[in-house]
Amino acid sequence: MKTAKPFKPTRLELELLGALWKLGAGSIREIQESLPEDRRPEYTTVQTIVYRLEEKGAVRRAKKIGNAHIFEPLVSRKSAVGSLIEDFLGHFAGSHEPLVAHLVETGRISSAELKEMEKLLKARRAGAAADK
Amino acid sequence: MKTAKPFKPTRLELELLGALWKLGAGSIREIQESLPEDRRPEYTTVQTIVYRLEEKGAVRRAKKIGNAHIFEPLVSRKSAVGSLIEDFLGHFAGSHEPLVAHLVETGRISSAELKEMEKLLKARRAGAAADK
DNA sequence: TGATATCTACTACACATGTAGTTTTTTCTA
DNA sequence: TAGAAAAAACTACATGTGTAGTAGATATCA
Repeated sequence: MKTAKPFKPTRLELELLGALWKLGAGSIREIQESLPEDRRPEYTTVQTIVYRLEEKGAVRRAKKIGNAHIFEPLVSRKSAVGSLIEDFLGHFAGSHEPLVAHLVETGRISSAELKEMEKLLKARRAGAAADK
Repeated sequence: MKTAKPFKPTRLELELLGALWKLGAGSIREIQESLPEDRRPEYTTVQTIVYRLEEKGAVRRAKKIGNAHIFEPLVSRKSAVGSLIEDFLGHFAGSHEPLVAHLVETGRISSAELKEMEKLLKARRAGAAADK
C-alpha cells in the first residue's frame, strides 16, 4: 500500500489547500476570501497558485458555476502534511532528538498531547506485527 | 533574553553548517570533503554557499592558512535548528497534533524518546514559574 | 625559477516561489 | 441589447536556492 502522490506543498500552497479542505471545494474568489485578512493575497495571486496546484495535480476543476470554476482538492490534508513532515524530518536524518527536545523545551507539547502520543504509540506497537 | 539571530538555513546551508559544527572550523575544501560522498557538491558550489553564509552572518573567516581561508560558524546548531523548527511549526499554527501524530504513526518516536520527553516536560513544568 | 596545483573571486544560469498586472471572455442587469 | 461586473487566461518579474564554470592570484615542488 503506497500512499499515492507525495505532494509537498509550499507555504502558500498549503495555505490555499487549507482553505479548500475547509470549504470542501470553492472558486478562486471563495478561496481568497476565506483566508485571514492579514495574509490575504490579491485575487490573481490566489489564481496563480491554484493554477499551479492544478498543474501539480493537487486540485482539479470540479464544475463550473456561472462563469466561475469550482476547484476541489485532490490531496488529503493528511497526505500533504505527511509529505511536509517527512521532508522536514530529512533535515534530522539520524536522530529526531533535537526536534522533540525543542518541542518540549519551548512548551509546544502539552502533557495532554504526550498522553495522546503514548496511547498512539501503544496502539502502534500492538498492531505492528499485524501490519499489512 | 532574546536568542540573538534567528538564522534559518536552507537545506544545503544546513548541510555545510553541520560540517562546520563537526569540524569546529575549516576551509572550503575541508568542508566539501567532510560531506558524505553521495551528496557532495562541487568545490565551487560549496564555496558559493559558504560565501552566502558569510554574507548572511552565519560564518566568518577566522584566519588564513596558506592561501586558504578558514571559516568558522557564528551560529550554534541549537539556534539554527531551533529557527528551522520554529519556522516549520508555523505551518501548523494552532495544533501540532498532526505533527506528533505523524511522528508516532510512522514510528519516528520510540518509547525511549517518549520517556525522555516526559522527563523534560516534568522538568520544564517544575522550572516554569522560575523562568528567567 | 618555472610548472603545477590550489584557492579565491567573480559570473552565470535554471528553476521554484511569491506576487500581481493586463487582456480577453463570460455573464448579469438596467 | 449595451454596458458593467466578474472571472479566466496569460504575462511579467524579483528573489532565493542549487549548481557550477572561468579567470586570475598564490603557494609549492622539482
